[in-house]
Amino acid sequence: MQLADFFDTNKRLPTYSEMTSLFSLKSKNSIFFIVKKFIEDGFLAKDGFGHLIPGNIIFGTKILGTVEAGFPSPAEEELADTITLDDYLINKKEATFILKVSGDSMIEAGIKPGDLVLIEKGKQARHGDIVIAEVDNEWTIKTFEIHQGKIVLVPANPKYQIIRPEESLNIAGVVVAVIRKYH
Amino acid sequence: MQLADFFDTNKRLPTYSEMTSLFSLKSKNSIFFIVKKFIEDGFLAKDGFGHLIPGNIIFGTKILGTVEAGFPSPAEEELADTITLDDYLINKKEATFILKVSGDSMIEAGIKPGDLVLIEKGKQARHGDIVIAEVDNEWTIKTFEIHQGKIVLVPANPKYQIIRPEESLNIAGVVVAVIRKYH
DNA sequence: TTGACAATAGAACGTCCGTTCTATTATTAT
DNA sequence: ATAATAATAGAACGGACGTTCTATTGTCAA
Repeated sequence: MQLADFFDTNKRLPTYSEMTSLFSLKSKNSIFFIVKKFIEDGFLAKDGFGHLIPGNIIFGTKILGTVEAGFPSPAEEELADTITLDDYLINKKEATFILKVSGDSMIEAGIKPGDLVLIEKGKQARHGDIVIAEVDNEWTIKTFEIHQGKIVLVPANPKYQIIRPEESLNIAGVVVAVIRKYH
Repeated sequence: MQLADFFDTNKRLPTYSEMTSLFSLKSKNSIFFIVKKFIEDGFLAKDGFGHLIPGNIIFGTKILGTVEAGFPSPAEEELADTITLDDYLINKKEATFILKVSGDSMIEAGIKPGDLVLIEKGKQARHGDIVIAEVDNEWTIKTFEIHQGKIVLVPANPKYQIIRPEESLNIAGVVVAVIRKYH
């Protein structure tokens, strides 16, 4: 759609004048009604002070149903919700960063070498969380567990050993999401 | 940062007047210089027609190094690149949608039940791609392979059998990314 | 205390934005 | 063909926006 394309490339919404080109019209008044329509349809919205902002449909990606449990037909697509991946995955933007996994120590947790992990700094690690931890001056990704009151770092791969940190244990952050991109 | 926060909540950049509140200043002129500074620092930018647009730092999430191969220190963080997940993962926004995986047929490919998969419709499937396919009126996620000129759908789980479609094979799309969110 | 310099405030201004009003052109029904 | 209605164009307008200019305040050195 024209507006989504413009927003993707320009990182802002077009002005009414610019929309005349986008929609091949010659009057801003025509745009006025088109914008009205788009607001009704959820493509656009107005914030508290009358400024035009993109609706969710402009930003987001469709979420459909569940595979292997009946699949949404094209007709049902209309009902689909939309989200942005960033909004969905990131809670505290300032404290979040991305790391590429290089080892296979978490392979059985479905984290493969080359995968990206989203880390949230400063988050309190709880039993079962996957964390980035510093042990002996090396950073590793492991499952954070507490056995009899003691912290242990458990790899998800029988090839590797459970780490029982004696003293200095530095948790860089908690893994809040895993992302794998193909190609 | 103030601008990122404003953009996150309002989905647009603040006006100069609004920035006076954001930065606790009383003159738009002061903002003028602050904006100048932000443009130099990459937080903001101006497009071809002088409109203020957010720089990558406002949108994006930091990409740091590789875990288990030396870990970026806080000092190095400055060098980090930033991206938005949407831009990174989605090529053709119009043709992309998200599906939740419910079975464990791709478990050995690191795709677990509950994971989200990003599907690109209409993309040509190639040998080795993971695809969403319709077989016998059911949709499944499988690896797309070609053996001796014939298409076969291979699960990544020994519990399941290889599917050799006789006639109607409908490929809904190719999996371009996998996303797993914790909690 | 005074002077120099930077930072902030305040006022002024031209431009463009979104809106409204009126005029023109298409479209459809009768 | 004519009238009625909808869609688009065009002109006009108030307001807000980003910018610039000038005034004031704060900070530091001598």
